[in-house]
Amino acid sequence: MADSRTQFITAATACFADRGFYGTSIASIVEDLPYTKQALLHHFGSKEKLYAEILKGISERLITEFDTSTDGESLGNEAIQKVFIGFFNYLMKSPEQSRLLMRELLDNRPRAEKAQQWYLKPFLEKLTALVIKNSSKTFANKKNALTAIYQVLGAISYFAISKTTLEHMFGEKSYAGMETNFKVELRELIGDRLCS
Amino acid sequence: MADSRTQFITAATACFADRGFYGTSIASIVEDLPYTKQALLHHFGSKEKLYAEILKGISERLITEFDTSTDGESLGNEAIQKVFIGFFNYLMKSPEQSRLLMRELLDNRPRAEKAQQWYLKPFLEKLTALVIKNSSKTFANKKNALTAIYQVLGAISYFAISKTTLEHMFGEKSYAGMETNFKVELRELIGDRLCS
DNA sequence: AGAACGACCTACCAATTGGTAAGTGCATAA
DNA sequence: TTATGCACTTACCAATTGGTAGGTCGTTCT
Repeated sequence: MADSRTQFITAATACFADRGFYGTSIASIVEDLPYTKQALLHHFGSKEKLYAEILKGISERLITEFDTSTDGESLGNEAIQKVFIGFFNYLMKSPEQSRLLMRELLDNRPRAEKAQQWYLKPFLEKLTALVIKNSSKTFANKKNALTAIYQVLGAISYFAISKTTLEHMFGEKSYAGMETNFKVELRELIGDRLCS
Repeated sequence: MADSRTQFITAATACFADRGFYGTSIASIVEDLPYTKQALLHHFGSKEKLYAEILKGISERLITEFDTSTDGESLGNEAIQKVFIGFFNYLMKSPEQSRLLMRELLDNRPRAEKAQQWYLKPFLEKLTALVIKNSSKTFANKKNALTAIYQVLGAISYFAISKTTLEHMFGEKSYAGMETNFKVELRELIGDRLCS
């Protein structure tokens, strides 16, 4: 069995993904764990800090993912494909983290005024630098690159959080086909928008 | 002053967009209104029903938007551009509804098991039919069209909910440029993915 | 041995949660 | 004139919220 800290993080990630920060109670996180909520508070201090730690973890893993994808030998458009497909695979592998990321983008808004940083900023900046450096497409300026990247990120993230809904709408079998298909089309999308 | 029902809906939309269904309390909806929370319950019965009514309203407006966009004289790729750009404009005009829509996609998951329908299904189906009928691109099957549409919808929706974050990250001025730029690139995106 | 510490517990707190019960006052219909 | 019904109120509820206080227990350091 994983150590208690890890158990808390795993359970909390699922809860936050399902119901958001405000909708998740400490009690519900602990519900199926062999600990009381005071054990959780002992480790993390507060619900807010626990949430922050989870986000930090995801952010770090994304950066690691990025770095692993890029320190291979691939260059140019190929490098761009690799990183974005890597991001897609990461999200599809952990739907909970996908949903959490999207929720944070939504919840971040009220907090944003308090000079809070967006956890994905470093990742986005790395992407921008990579695209500008490697693409066969010439972007007039950073802004152009950024909006194009944002289109691709949006398409990926939106699809990632839609799994349950699409499955429910079209059936599991049909959805499986859509997922394969999406990946093929995603390569085209990246090609069209970032490497053309 | 608008009638009380409308006031409740307006205030509730803002709250649900900001903190999600679970994170919004009836009390907080009513906070700045000259009514008590029991007045709200009198009109809508429960928090859940109020939420459902708001979603229904958005769904209907989207359908109306779609129908207005399509009963003009435009045909072929032009019709497709018109509808998707219309959707983009709709979302940018009402950021609260954009956020609410995205949240619903996330919150829908736990409810999905209870045979609940996705409010956007009719809209998505109309889009699919339109694209298949009008596009100069030939899609091998409905699934191919759907995933391509989903990419565009994703790019649009993600950008729409990112306004505050991007503004905060790059400054208001710089963001304004991004928005203009995004719209230009969106036309290209629609062209690439749905009309090429 | 004894002190210190981390992990975890029970007990408790005031505030807030969604919602019910039971009315009041006003307009319209009979 | 009476009654019916709608919009809205105060008063209340049990359950849940995030968090504090203070303690027990086993391990590890000196």
